[in-house]
Amino acid sequence: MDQKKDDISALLDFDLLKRLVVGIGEVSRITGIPTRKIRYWEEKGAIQSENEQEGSTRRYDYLNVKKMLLIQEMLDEGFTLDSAIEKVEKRMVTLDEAFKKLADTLEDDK
DNA sequence: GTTCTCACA
DNA sequence: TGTGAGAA
Repeated sequence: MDQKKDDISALLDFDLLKRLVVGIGEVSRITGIPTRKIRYWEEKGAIQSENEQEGSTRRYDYLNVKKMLLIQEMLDEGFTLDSAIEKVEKRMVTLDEAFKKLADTLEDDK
């Protein structure tokens, strides 16, 4: 009976995932991308760190980590950094819109 | 450990 | 496009 409601809750839990953040060191260790390059990409607008008020250490959520891996692959395939950023950005928008529609669908027949 | 900037390839 | 090095 509350199954659909649970499904919606599962979708909304993405907000929790978005808050799963790690420092630049961890990202570097996990992805194999040098910290220097991560900052460089951020400077070029590929990713946006969530600087919490205290301290100045960058923090990246899993979406940004995903972006980095995606961009890294595209660069290996011969894309320029700018085109890679552009394509990744579109993918994020497309995915976001799709999930919103999916959530709306579940809301409608609740 | 993290940050930044300047310079260099 | 990406790195090295120094300094904070």
